[in-house]
Amino acid sequence: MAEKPLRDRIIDTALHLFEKYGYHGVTVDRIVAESDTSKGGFYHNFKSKDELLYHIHDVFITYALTKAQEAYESCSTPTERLYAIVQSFVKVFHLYKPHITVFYQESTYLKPEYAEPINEKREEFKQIIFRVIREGIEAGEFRPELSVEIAGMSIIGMVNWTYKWYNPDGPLSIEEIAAYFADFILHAVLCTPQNPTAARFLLPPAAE
Amino acid sequence: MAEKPLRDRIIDTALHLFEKYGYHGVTVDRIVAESDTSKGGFYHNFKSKDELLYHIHDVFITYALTKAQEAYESCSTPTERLYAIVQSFVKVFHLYKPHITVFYQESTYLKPEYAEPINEKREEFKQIIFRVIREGIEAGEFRPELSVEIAGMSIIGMVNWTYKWYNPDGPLSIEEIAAYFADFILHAVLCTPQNPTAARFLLPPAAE
DNA sequence: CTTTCAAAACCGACTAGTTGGTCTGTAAGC
DNA sequence: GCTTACAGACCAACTAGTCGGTTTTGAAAG
Repeated sequence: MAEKPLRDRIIDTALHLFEKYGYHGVTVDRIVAESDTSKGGFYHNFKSKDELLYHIHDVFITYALTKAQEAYESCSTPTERLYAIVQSFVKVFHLYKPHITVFYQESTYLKPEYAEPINEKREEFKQIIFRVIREGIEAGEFRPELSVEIAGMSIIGMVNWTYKWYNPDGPLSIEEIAAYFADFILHAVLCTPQNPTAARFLLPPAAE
Repeated sequence: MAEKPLRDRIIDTALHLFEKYGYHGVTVDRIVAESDTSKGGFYHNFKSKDELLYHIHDVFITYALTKAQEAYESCSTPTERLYAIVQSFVKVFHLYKPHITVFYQESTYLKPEYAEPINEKREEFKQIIFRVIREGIEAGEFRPELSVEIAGMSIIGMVNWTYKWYNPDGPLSIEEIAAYFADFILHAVLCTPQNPTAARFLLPPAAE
């Protein structure tokens, strides 16, 4: 072990410690000790503890944003797009759960100069969701009485909250969760969930 | 001004400082300075900074739990119960937004002896939601293909996430948000949202 | 109504421990 | 020989909590 570059070992160790104990619950000395490196090595690779926190934020939000854009572009109708975005969004948890936990728990502690670029990407991500909902309503696929903002934040909230309870080693696989979420959301927004072209995104009706 | 009991002034000040800057972003000295009290007064009223954090947690979760129980008991059908619980749950934000923010941001920093009673109440709250969904499925009002846990966590997630974006001084009132959430959730879980007895809980269909 | 007096409430200078960050030095690569 | 990567002792700043002392309170005694 301990063959990876020192920088990556630090990030890895810090990530899991932050996830478990919170940013302020972990000292630089501890990160250094558990990643089997040194104070010197740490500050050679990072300007400060804050920069490390920023890096963790950036890796996640950049990935999530890219995936959402890809999902948007890879489909052509609002229903398909919403389905694809929810799918990719949920599945990010499989790879990035520790990042996401740190992201949503510790972002208040980002120094302003670090918070700015992160917030921009965050806003872009949100706008993609809002856009899909808006286009879905305009296209007549989604219920016109929906509020774009509230429906959008509902979706973002229910998916993001997953980081509080999802356990990668638990009985529910990320694919199952994604399928249930998609079903839940589509039933909430579609005009006609019984629509046969949307049916492939829904759960099969349970037999009585 | 400054007529309220010192203890309340400390809690009030701390609450808003914690909400804005996080538990670790606020020192006891600052709480004391901004509440116009003293170190001595602080430690006369609280055993420690941790105890103050616990107190904030407890006030909120106790209230939320009580409200959920009342909502459950005040109705007799699963649909009505779910509606009532969502309504009361969302409306808690009106009074307790700072508490809720602190609750969900800082609970990792609760010392074990404080975390335990909080987690018990939290679990109880969750079980009320799960129970309503389970009973709704059994009664044939909710779609049988739902997963009780995932649907439950979806609801809890979307409502809780509100603390990240709800602004009491913004254009959306808490009543509007509650109505949209209830509509979203009921469409997601009901077998037949068009059911006339459920219709009074939904948004009126928008004219084309 | 006044005095007494002890307990509770409150004050703020001080402390002990902790923590992010620095600095000097060393070894390896080019 | 010179830059880059890393090591680890050291430091300055900060912060939760303490402790001796002062004020307020309220009830009982005079």
